[in-house]
Amino acid sequence: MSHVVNVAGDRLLSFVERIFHLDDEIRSLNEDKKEIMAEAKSAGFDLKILREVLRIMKQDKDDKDERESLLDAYLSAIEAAKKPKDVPKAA
Amino acid sequence: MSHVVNVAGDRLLSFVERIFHLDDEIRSLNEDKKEIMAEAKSAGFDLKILREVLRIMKQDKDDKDERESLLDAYLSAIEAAKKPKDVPKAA
Amino acid sequence: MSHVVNVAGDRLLSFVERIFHLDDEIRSLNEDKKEIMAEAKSAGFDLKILREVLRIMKQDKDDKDERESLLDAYLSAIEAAKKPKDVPKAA
Amino acid sequence: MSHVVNVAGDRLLSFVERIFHLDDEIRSLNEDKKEIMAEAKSAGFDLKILREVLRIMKQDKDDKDERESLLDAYLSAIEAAKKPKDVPKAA
DNA sequence: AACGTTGAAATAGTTC
DNA sequence: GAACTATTTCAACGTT
Repeated sequence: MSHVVNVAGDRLLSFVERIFHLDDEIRSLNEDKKEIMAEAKSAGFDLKILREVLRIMKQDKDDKDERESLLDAYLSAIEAAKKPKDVPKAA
Repeated sequence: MSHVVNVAGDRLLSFVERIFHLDDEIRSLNEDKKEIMAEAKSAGFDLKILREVLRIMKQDKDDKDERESLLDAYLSAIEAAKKPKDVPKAA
Repeated sequence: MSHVVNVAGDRLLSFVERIFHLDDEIRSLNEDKKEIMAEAKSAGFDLKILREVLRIMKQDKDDKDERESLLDAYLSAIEAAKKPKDVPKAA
Repeated sequence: MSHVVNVAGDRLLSFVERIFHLDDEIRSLNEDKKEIMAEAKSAGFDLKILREVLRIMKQDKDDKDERESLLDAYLSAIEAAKKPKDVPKAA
């Protein structure tokens, strides 16, 4: 077995182990999240609404202005398209 | 209200309505499925087993489809190999 | 092979075939949805926002009042909890 | 503003903040993963293969865990069967 | 740098 | 209401 392969194997093992370790931590944190959600549920909160609250607050954090204005634009355009009554017949 | 927004709104509304319509149809079909399952249950069949049967038959069907597409690929490759007309005679 | 088994097999086959047929239709409709989304994308719409629009419009359809008021209540409660400055020291 | 709402708001805010904090940690860990993958890539490893290796090793690990939990269940059942002490002698 | 593709994660729905 | 399944969503990656 050549040194080259061995060294490569060592590095590979190192990468794999570091990834596995990180995955373990992530999995653990996700379990914590689940526990918190369960706690909120047993405290009487509606999980579906809570998830929506989290989504809204996250979006606000991320890029409130751009996102909200785009969303508003889409919704407004739809509303406008729904009510084409006011368009004059000719200019 | 600008024409540009309005036109975009029209297309957007059209997309949204088409999606909604499809969703309605899908929902209706899913209700039909539920009815059939209920009917099967009241006919004495075990739903868990029935679902398993459906799953296996679907799996078989998917496998068959995959095999066939692979077969097609092979056959096409063979056909292509049979007609190397466009190869220039010399460099 | 007894008649009983045979008759049961016939009914079972009938159930399975009806389910499969419905699944085919559902699959086809879902493909139509994907096509529409692709069309919307190539028309320049942001799919992520479009999905959000669809979600909002669907929720509005479903149970606008109850849902929105609950969501508002949650968001208001959070805001209130964030700003406990105005609470007088004693009653 | 009622106390009831306020108290609920406090709990809700607490849930939300804890979730956000966990999400931050998860995001950070995922960035670490990306860095490691990039490092592996620049060390000459094929990321596609590396991902496959990770997937297989995870699969093996999960299978092993499952086998062990099943084994534990069997052993526990055997232990339980060995100690039927609490059975009352007579009715 | 936009695109589709893939794989993983979240969410919704259904059953018991 | 708890668990399981199926669907939907999201992020990463290579590709053009």
